Amino acid sequence: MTSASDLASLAALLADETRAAMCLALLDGRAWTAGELARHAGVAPSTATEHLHRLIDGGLLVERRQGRHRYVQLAGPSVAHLIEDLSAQTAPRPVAARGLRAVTASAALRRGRTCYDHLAGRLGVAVTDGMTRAGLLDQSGGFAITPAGLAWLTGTLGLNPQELRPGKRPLARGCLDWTERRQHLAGLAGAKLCETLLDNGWVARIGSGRAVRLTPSGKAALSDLLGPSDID
Amino acid sequence: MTSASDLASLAALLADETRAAMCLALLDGRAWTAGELARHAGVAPSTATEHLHRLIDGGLLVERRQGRHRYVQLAGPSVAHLIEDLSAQTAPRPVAARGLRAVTASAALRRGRTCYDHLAGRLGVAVTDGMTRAGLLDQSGGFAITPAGLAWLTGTLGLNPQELRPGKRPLARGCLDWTERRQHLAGLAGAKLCETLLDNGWVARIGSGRAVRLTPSGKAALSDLLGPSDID
DNA sequence: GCGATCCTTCGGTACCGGCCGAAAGGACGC
DNA sequence: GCGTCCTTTCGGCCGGTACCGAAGGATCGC
Repeated sequence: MTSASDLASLAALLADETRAAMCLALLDGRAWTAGELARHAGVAPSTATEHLHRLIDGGLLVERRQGRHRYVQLAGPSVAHLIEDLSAQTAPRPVAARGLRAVTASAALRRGRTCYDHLAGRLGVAVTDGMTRAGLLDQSGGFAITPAGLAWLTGTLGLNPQELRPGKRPLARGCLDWTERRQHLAGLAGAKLCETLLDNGWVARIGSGRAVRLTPSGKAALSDLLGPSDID
Repeated sequence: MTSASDLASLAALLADETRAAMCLALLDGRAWTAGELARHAGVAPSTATEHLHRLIDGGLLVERRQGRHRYVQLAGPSVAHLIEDLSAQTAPRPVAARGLRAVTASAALRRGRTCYDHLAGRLGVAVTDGMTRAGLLDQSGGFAITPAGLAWLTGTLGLNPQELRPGKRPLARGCLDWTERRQHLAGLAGAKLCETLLDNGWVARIGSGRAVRLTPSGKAALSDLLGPSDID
C-alpha cells in the first residue's frame, strides 16, 4: 500500500510556505523567472532553486530555459485546479490588509481576477450567474454548458467549435471561488471565454498581476448579451 | 499574504505518510477507532494519537467519543473529494501486488468499491456510462444530471425529491477514478444512488473494506434499467 | 473492586528539510 | 575578452517533527 507515500509526497510539495507562495503566484497562469519567484516569496535565489527543483520533479511545474533565464509555469489546468481546490478548503480568513495600497489591491482582486486561465472573483461569479439565468449554463443538476450555451459560445461569441471539443479537459467545470465561496465557470469553455473577453477589450488586466476589471464597453456588451446585472 | 501559510498548513496535514495512510483508509466513509488506524498505519498508539490530533485540529477529521473508544471520520464530502483529487493527481503506478491474497483483493477493488459515499471502480464507471447512454446524465457539456435523470432517480428508483435538493453539496459531480482514469458520478445523486443500490441488495459489500460487488439481482436490475452493458 | 482494554501525556532521540552565504557556472551586451 | 546579471552547487547551521516506550487516566466486563 504505497499509494499513501505517493499522496504524502505530493502533499509535501505544497506543505512548505515558500513553495505554497510560489504556486499561488503561478496561479496567474503566466511563466515566472526563478528570481522573480525568489523575491516574491522572500527567500534567497539559492533557496528558490532548490524549491523549484522539487516542484518540477514532482510534476507540478514545467520549466522553459531561455538564455540566462529559467521560466517556470504550472504544469497544466489540473494542477491549477488542485491548488485552487486546496485553497478553497482553507478556512475563510478575515482580510486584515494593512495600508491603503494593500487594501485597494485586495479589493481589486476580490472584484475580478483570473484564476489560471479563466475569470474569478465577483466578475467571474457574475458572468457565471448571468449565463445560468440566460439558460446557457445548467447549475441545477450539476455543472454543464447547455446546448443553447454551446450555440451562444460558437455563434454569438464566435468561438471556434473545434477548440471547444472536450478532450482530456472537460468543457465546463465549476471552480470554487475562494473569495466569493461560489462556483464560477472553469474548464475549456471558461478559458476560451476569458480569452475572448480579453481579446475584445471587454475585460482588461490591471497592472501586471492577476487583477482584472470590466471595461465600459465590456459592461455594455455583457449586459447586452446576458441581460442587466450588477457587475461593477 | 498569509494565504500561502494556510495552504501550506493544510497540505502539511497530508504530507506525512502515516497521516496519508489514515486518510486513505477513512475514504471508505466509515468511522475508525484510533487503535484500528494505528495498526493500519503501522505505528504505536501514542503516535497515532498525535496524528489524529493534528488532523482534527486541521478540520479534516471529526471525532466522536464513545466509551473507551474514540471514533474518527472524515469531516465531510468536500474533504473526501479533496483527498481523491490529490490521489488522482499522483502518477499512475504499476500495481505490483505480491501474493495471491493481495492480487485478488486489489482486483476486487478495481472491479468495484465505494469512494467515501458513492460507487467507484469499474462498477462506478459502468453505471455512470450507462446513465449517460440512457440520457440521464450529460457529460458532453460538463457533468450534470439531466431532467430525465432527475425523473429517473425520483420516479423509477423512488428516491425522495426532498433529499435531492442541492444545498451546500452539488447534485452531481464528476469524481476522477484513480484506477479507471475516468469520471464517475459523485455528489448528492451519487451518494443516494449508492445507498439505494446497497439497500436493494443490488450491490453488496465484500468483507469489511471498501470493495463491493454487483449481485446477480443487481446485474439483472441494472441491465433492465440502463440497458445491456458489460458490467461484471 | 479488579484486571483488561483503549487511549493519552510526557520525556527523549534521531532525522529530515529549509535556510543562508560563498563561490562557481552560463549567457548577454559591449 | 570582460563586466554584469541570472542561476546553480555546496557546506553548514538549525528548527520542527515523527517516532517510541513507559507511565497514567478512563472505561468496560465481571
